[in-house]
Amino acid sequence: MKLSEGVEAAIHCAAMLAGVEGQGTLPGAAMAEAFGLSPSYLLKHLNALTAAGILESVPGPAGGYRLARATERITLLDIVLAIEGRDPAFRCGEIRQCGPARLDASAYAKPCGINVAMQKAERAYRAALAEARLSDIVAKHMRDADPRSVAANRAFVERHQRPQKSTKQTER
Amino acid sequence: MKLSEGVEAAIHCAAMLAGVEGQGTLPGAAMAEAFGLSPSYLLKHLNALTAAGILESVPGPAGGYRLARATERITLLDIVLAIEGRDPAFRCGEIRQCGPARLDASAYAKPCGINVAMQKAERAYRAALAEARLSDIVAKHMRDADPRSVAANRAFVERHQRPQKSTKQTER
DNA sequence: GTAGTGTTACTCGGATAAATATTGTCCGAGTGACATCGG
DNA sequence: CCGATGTCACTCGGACAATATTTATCCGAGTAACACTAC
Repeated sequence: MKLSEGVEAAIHCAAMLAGVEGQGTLPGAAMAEAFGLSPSYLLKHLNALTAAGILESVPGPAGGYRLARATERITLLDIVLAIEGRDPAFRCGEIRQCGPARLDASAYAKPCGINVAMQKAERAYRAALAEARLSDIVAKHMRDADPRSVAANRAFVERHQRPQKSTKQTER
Repeated sequence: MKLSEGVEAAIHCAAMLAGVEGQGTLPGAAMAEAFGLSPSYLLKHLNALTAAGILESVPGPAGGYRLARATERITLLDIVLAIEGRDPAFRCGEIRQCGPARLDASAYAKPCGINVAMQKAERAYRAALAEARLSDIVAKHMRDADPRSVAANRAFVERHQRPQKSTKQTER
């Protein structure tokens, strides 16, 4: 019962990508620098998010990553499952029928009650994560976090984001 | 996000120990055989349960393990935490302040919103596990599982349990 | 001045090692039961 | 026949390897921007 270290990085990156405007992108190296992480390793996780359809990657100069859909449609569950895998944390190995006195298979037709209870708990866990939308995370950060921190994050994104060629920068 | 394999074994062992009468004990080797596991490795997990105060161990011949308290007072959460450790699955490394532009510590007084959301989900998970009492698991098994399986389990316990010297066997 | 073209620098992507946690195994310390011996 | 005692077998407990997973790193493929040249 231990989540990968990359989950934290992935969520922070997604939150940071929520700050880029329009179709602009943010290089993975910039995000790695922002969080003091190894660039090559962060790319691995960002790649997993891309494979899961949460991010889009743009190669070449002025390339980077962007969110694949609106922040309201991205939940923490999506990110966690993309990094940790979709398999349940508790996998029933059916050890109840691994003993020497194995009964007929029909005796194990009913599901293992322990597995049922564990699955129920995991459903509660996933449901709570599914209710946490990325838009909520970002909004809460804007509202509650220290203004200095918010300003610093915004400045960092402004400094490193690469506007896409078909998009024009609206401000400045 | 992957639970240890031993969690399943630990819960099954606890459920099996719920079937012993009075102060009787069940050797770890017997349980390992019942589930087709390595005896030495299962002992490791049973030891963790003992350290957590869920089981009691009796050394010497006619020794073994027994539940340390009533089945109504043992939850799946107790067992999972004993095996997996009490630390939360998601540990916030505070990477938000690991970047090169570290602000003053006062700017990070408010807790990380991502950490809050993850902790909330984990509380839901643990709450669901805390509601699953061992007595419920056993009762459900007695009621719903195939009668052949129930009988086989009961017979196995009867065959391997060691009555404590101060306790007299009530049936037979 | 403008269009075409070659180079270049920057990006992501996957294949490749090191570190860590988990899983599995072994041998030793301790204890109560059992058999034996003496009364 | 009964009790004390020594031996023994059985138990758990912790220390010691093997394996799997996670973490970290490196190098290569691809692409769009940029500079240069020709018209």
